[in-house]
Amino acid sequence: MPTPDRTSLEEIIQAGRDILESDGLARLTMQAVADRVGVRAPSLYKRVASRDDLIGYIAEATVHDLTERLSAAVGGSDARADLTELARTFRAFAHERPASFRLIFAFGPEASRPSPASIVEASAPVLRVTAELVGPENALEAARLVTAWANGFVNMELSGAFNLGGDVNHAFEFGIAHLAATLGVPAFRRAARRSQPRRAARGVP
Amino acid sequence: MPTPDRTSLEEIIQAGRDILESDGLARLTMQAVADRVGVRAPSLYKRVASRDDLIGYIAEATVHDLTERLSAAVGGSDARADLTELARTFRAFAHERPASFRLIFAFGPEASRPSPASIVEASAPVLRVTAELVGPENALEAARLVTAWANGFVNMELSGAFNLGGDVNHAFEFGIAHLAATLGVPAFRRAARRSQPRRAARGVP
DNA sequence: ACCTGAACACCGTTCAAGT
DNA sequence: ACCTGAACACCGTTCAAGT
Repeated sequence: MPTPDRTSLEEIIQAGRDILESDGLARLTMQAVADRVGVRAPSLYKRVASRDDLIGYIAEATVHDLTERLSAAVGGSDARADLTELARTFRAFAHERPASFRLIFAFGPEASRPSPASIVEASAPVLRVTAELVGPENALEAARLVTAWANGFVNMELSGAFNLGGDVNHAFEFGIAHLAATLGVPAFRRAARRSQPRRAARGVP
Repeated sequence: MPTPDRTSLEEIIQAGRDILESDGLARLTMQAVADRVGVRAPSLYKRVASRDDLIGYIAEATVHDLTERLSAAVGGSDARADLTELARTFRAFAHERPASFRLIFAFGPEASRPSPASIVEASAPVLRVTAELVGPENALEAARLVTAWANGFVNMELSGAFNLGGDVNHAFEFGIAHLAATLGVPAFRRAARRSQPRRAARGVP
């Protein structure tokens, strides 16, 4: 005699996302999720294989949201402006949902990670823009340069690693301006062609 | 009547570092550490305040080692070569001790994080080099650009986020070459001065 | 002054028994 | 077919009792 469903996978994932953002990953316990959806903890195992599996679902959903935001951010006629907008959108997303964002590039066990396929999807917009900037033969390398920088910047920002003062927003704009400017110019040739004298160091601020 | 010490803080930290690298953070339990140093788990609390505190010591020791490596990597006469060497040294360190490396920029609880002072120390070498390249007024922003990129690159690499194929080593060299080339040239002016026609996109590889 | 066994609260997870 | 109480193994941590 079947009993009617008292919850669903979607509801469990949403409860997990809410708890994650409000209380942090450590407080995302099966008990807390069960309380929120109104069942006992063991019942969750009818819909997720494990806590790591649930975290994997949350990571996957987060990557999906990020992909939507990034896709909506591009499409202008200026590839450099698009790249800048992609970076700002990426950062804004991380600021809005820091705990979820961390999950995307977190290490944890295999089951807790987003699928490679979803990561591929998320990188499509930046690949399109870098292909425009540097041509398809270097699009992947350029996308990795920009993505690594954006990811590292936001990660350091969120973990409080930028503690030398200075304006972090300004540092972000400095970064994206330089990246947008340098892409499309072969690095080695330009470095060789440079004629400006190097400025002398006057100490570290 | 005092009993002779059966272990020490140094031994506990070293045991923690060994377990972390060989078995991962999840297996770094107080029990595992206690077994390795030859005491019972409760005895560890005479020397560390908590597991997070122990992780904090490990993170601190790792930052210290990284600082030594980075400091030894610079000092040539060419600032661009120094910057490249710093990035490669940073990446090599992360590859050698990935689990410890992650700890440096990990999020976790306050007690488990390395001290701000140690992070400041670790960034001294890159600040020295960027000051040479862009002058002291932009040294901090330039250091943040390079550090964010290097950190993000290695993080994505270690977490398996680079799954679109391509040569990851080549992408790293592409990145550092572009960063070394662009620093020292005001981004906005150069972008405005550019005369090269933009290449057309021919699809995403 | 350090070390230990015992205990506590809290996890993730399993499973037989209910409906 | 889903849900539950009870139980298990395993955590971090505390503390009174030993030496």
